[in-house]
Amino acid sequence: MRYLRIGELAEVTDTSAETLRYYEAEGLIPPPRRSDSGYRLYSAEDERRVVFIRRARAMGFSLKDVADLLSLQVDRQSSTCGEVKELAELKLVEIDERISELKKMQAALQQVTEACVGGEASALHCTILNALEH
Amino acid sequence: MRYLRIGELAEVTDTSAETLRYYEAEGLIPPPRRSDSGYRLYSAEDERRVVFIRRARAMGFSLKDVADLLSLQVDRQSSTCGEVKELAELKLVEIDERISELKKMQAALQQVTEACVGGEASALHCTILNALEH
DNA sequence: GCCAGCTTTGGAGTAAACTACAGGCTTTTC
DNA sequence: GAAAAGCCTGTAGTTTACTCCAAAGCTGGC
Repeated sequence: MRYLRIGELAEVTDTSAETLRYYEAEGLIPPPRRSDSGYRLYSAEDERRVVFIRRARAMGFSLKDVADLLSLQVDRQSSTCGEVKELAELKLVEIDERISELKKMQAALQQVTEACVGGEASALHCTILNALEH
Repeated sequence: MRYLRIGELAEVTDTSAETLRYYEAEGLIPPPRRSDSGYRLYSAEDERRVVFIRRARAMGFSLKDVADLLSLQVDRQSSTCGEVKELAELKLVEIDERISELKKMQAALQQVTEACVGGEASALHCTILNALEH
């Protein structure tokens, strides 16, 4: 099994070493194992976690949201199944809403770009706000 | 035509008066007309703008992104059509990416909630990270 | 006319999420 | 084996997007 040092993980996940240490301090990634000299050594699992965090962040989820999502786990021992499910369903609703908002925005943007090629016939004054109302 | 005072606009757009003044200071909404005594009076157009800003913010777009989107306008006088189109298409790509990321996350979350009802047959240990890789 | 509850400006304070040192080890490269 | 590059901890600074006063002027109801 290959382990990455902090700089390597930073590169593959397009973050910085400082940010990775920050995520660790905030409890978003578990403390990784260390080399004899104290260097952090990250596993592939750690990498997946960081990739997930970056993606979710890029979509505008807060680190708190991300922590919630990452903490969702169902296993046989878990007696908190209902709880987990409830949170997951809550987040699902949120995601649904986001997708539909994004689709509206997509349609509006498409209308704006189409107005661009419409030439003479195009809207006199087309903005994203106008395009948004159908 | 009905004009809203700052507190009224704050209420209908679920923001605060301070935030509205902040948006004005940052150039996200144009300076509204004023009453004789200097109170801000907002039009329906202003309201639409604020609603748009709040929606975009809730989806994780920065105020800078929002400003970019709001500045997209095509009209007959505009000689910058190509420019506008380019920016709009750039944002469209970004939105496409977001939608597909959200769909992946949605699928993963659904898998987590399904593991919940799966009983004995359910995954021994199901997390969103595991669910994400198919 | 008075009082509660707006609104004004200007400026300071805050929370989240990084980001950038400083001073000191470790590892790699030449 | 010495310089360069990478990593360590700890702390301080920055950016974004608000949020909260203070002091003073306006508005609406009784």
